[in-house]
Amino acid sequence: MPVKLLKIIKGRTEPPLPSHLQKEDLKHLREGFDHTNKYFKGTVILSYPVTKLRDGTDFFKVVLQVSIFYLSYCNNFNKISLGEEAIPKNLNSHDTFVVAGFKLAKSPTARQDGRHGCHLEVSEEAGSAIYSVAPKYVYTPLNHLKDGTVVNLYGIVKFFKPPYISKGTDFCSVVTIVDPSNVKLTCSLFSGNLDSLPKIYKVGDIVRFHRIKIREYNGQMQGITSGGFASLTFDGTVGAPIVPRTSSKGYSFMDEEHKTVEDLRVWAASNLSISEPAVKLSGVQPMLFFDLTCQLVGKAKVDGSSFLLKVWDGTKCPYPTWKVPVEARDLEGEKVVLHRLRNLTVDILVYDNHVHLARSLKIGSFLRIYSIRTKQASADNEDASRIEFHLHGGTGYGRGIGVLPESNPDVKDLKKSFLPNIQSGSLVQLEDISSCTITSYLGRETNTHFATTSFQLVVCMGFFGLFLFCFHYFAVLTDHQDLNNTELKTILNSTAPQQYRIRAKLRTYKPQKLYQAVKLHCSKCNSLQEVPHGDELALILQGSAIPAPNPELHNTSWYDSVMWTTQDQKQRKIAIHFVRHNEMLQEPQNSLLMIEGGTLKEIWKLTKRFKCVIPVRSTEHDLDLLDLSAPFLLQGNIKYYGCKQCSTPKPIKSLSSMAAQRQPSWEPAEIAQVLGIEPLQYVFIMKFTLVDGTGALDAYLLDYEKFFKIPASEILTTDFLQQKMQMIMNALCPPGGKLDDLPWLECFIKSYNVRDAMKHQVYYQIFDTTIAEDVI
DNA sequence: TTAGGATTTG
Repeated sequence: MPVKLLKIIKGRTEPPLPSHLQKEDLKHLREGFDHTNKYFKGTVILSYPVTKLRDGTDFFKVVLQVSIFYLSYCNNFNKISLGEEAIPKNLNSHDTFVVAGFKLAKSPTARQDGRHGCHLEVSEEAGSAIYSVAPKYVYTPLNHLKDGTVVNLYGIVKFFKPPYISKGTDFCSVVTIVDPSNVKLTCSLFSGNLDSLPKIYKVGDIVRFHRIKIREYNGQMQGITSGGFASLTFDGTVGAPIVPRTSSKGYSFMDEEHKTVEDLRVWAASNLSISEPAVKLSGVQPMLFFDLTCQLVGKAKVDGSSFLLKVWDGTKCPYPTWKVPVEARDLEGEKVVLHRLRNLTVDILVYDNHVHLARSLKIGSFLRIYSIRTKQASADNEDASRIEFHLHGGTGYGRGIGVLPESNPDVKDLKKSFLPNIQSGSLVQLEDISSCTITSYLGRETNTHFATTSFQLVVCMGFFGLFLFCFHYFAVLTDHQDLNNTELKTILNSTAPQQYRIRAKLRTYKPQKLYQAVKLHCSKCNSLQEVPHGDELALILQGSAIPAPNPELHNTSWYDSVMWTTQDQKQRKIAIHFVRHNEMLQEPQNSLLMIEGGTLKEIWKLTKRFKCVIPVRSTEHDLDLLDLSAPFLLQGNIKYYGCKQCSTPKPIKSLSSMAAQRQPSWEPAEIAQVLGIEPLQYVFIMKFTLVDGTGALDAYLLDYEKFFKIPASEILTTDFLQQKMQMIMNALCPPGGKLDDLPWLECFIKSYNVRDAMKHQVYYQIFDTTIAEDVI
């Protein structure tokens, strides 16, 4: 007789009970009446262990409080399941059951226990049915905890010790949580089963504890596991998928609890400082405690109290690292992988209580090792610059080792950083190329349809200090192949406007600091402006927070709103409006949200999870964009600005038409158009001083992406692109190079006149020219 | 029972 799960939603059961069933009234309960189509609903106040009747049938008795009477049923209880577990394990006081199609019998114990004179007999043969009603849990805020109670809690993890073997018989995990009441609770959680302790991976995770016992200890409340303790753990990142991590099979998790988790995430994001950037091996320093997310490549026993873990995280430690001497036969791991990654792996020596867990780890598994200590090798060591990694004994500060599942987002990130190292079939050979080589090219065959090559540089670039790419650079003319080269002297002596093909060297360029080359350009009015600095932006956003969010504008037909107040002294009000499409909220990575009162940091965090973020402010009747000094849209790393002169901003509700589309693309250009914004484009503005032995001229470059093949919009936030651009400029104009050493390059320039009342001047601009990059 | 957060000293 399987137990069916029911939920009570707005007073009705879901799914509905079969229509032939009618609720029975206690006063109608009579022996001899037909109760086949009747049901009772009651809560468990007592349950007895399973016993065998004389005929061998398993017998199990539960007391339900309806009014008060017995329920007992005879059955082979192994056939009864609640989820995958048998009922007796899952029965908790206050669980609610619906019992239908029972037989009535006289209760033999009514006289002693004072309960109802009848009991119900439930059995498969009688066609009975049992429904378990998902309980409506009540969650106690952490500032309302009382000694000696058993409660249900939600909290944000402020501190935790990953499970370790206690000195008693169980695993232990110590977890400190906090909630919006700003009260902390430290919980000691024990279980003989590692899997039933909460699966916390980082500070900031959100936990839900059911049936945790509260006790007072040293004048403070503490939580401790009690019978029936169960937990769910969630990623604490705003907007991340809400997927409970748990070993419980039959847990309940309703829609309103989704909201609880999201609300806690939002509260934590603005009230707790828990998102310290993760340290990678490339960022370690001597004398540091840090948590490392990594993959286990090898392991070896060292001695009785220490154990070696060889791990990597896809980045290279900037210091030479110590190698723990172990016998080759003691080292477990794939020999080929250990060899390939030998310059990327680090040795971590773990001690004492961590040895047992370390020994059981599987090669290839993903780990987070908490509170590793780096240490400079001791002074009497021959090579004092080497850095050592220790996981000392004890569990202070959460020291320990946790295994991460492959689904963990940090593991996914880790794998991305592995790719360049793993996918190259020629990794080992490339690794041995001694240094960067730059060879000038003289006789390359010219392809008249594609490019005229003036020079070729082969540049080898270290990637993760190990992986090498080879690039060619050449200035390429993309059109006008019919033009012949013109000497600069001739151009300087000619009238404008005209177009030329030239062969010249780049003597110098401005600005030398390449980030200064990035500007915002309005293609409508041709104006240029500086890209606002982060500090400026922070100030603008602070100003926008002055009008508090207007609750009348919340939860409209096309967006859902949440609002909260920060707990700091400023008591700042923040509202987020999640835009729906087709009446549905989309996946975070596809969706657009609007935020009021957020700081730059908060907005930036949201852009990590959501496709588009629009900062807005409340007016009396509508949400509006901020002043156009602020970006009208943030997407990924890019802040999109509008031209103050050419834009006519419209109210935010203009976006509702886009939201109504079947699959809105949320393209910045389309959003700009709908909002009446003339978008500014990121451009590189540079001045090239070109020479060819007959003369010198300054030519301007105005480039969105075509010349460098680098989007100007992305360079300010992408280190790799900055390095790439610097490398291109170093190739075109090597620092410290003599004129004779400079490469020739070919490009197109056009001359144009600029006249005002006082003077007339001819300017030159580079056009239709591209730097070609060829990976070999 | 265990731990009760608050770095090892190799």
